[in-house]
Amino acid sequence: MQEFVNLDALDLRLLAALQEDGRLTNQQAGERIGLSPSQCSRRRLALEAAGLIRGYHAELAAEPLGLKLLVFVQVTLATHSRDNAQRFRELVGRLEEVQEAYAMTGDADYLLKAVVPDLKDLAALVNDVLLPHESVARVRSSIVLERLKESHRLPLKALRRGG
Amino acid sequence: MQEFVNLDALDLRLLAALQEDGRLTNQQAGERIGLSPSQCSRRRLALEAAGLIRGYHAELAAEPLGLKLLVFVQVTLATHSRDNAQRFRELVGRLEEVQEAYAMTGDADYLLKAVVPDLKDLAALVNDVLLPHESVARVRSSIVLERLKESHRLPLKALRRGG
DNA sequence: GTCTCTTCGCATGCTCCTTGCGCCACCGGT
DNA sequence: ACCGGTGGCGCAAGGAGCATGCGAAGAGAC
Repeated sequence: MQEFVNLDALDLRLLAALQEDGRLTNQQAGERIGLSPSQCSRRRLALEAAGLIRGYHAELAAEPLGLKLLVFVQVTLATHSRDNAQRFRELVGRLEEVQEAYAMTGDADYLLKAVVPDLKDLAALVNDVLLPHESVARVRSSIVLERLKESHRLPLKALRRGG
Repeated sequence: MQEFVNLDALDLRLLAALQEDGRLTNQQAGERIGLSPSQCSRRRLALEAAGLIRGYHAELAAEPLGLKLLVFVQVTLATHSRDNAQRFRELVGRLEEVQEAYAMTGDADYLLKAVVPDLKDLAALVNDVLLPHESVARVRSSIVLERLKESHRLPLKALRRGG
């Protein structure tokens, strides 16, 4: 794993191609960015070794799987002691419904993004898990009505060279 | 593409394995869930054809790429006319920094999740792009201080059979 | 000009994917 | 109890893809 990465245009295009389609063949990726399959393989291995590619994942369809609700939950801690923060951290780590959890600026301390089958499960999550937890003081949940855009792609075009 | 999907335990385990590692070999996946590579391949193709797997993506590392800021932006529209909503939809669709955009319950109309290199770019996004846009009335952004959890895996264990 | 370092494409041995095939376990009807 | 149908399974083989050794070509230092 090299310490300082310097990416050229080909690397960026390869990263873009792979975050678009993670199962691209070196051959296909090579055609797309203008490189031979072998060189494509080498560059991809280098990008993985450099830690720029953190993994490959299948993106599943939530709706047909019966996970119909996407919810953002703002959480305020009871106290801001180190212990409390640690307990809360462990809690969200354990909860499978919580896809993402961030410490934020603004009103609430934390923002959670959770996926649940329906309102009943949301109620259970909030009332039976989050609120009773010793570390939590207040909870405010907002339900997603419509998904306008949902991509996990990083804006690579915004990068100045040598990022 | 079959209309009604009925998943058994093997399908669910395969989905779980693939959202964990999207580049799993049919052989590797088979070992993990207890199935032969050929059957694994068949089930995977079926899941893809059924639309339960929406794609495979490389997960890139934002930080070393110079994308140091993750931001949530709450947006309130000027008017709630259909035209305005459509204009806003086109705007967020165009913006590469905006990874996700949702219409929400709660105070604000929309919640955006955006990735930018630094505060300068955030200011540019808010002040030069969002706020001047005709459809937008108010904008409130919250910066992510720390990422406690960041996985895009759906909670498959929460599913009742036959989802 | 020459030397060196890097990056490239080609060739190749090895792994992996997919699909045809036959087998078996289960099920409903008689 | 029997039996034909159905669906899911593993095996095998042909074709595709991956990674790496190798030589060639270009950039930069002096």
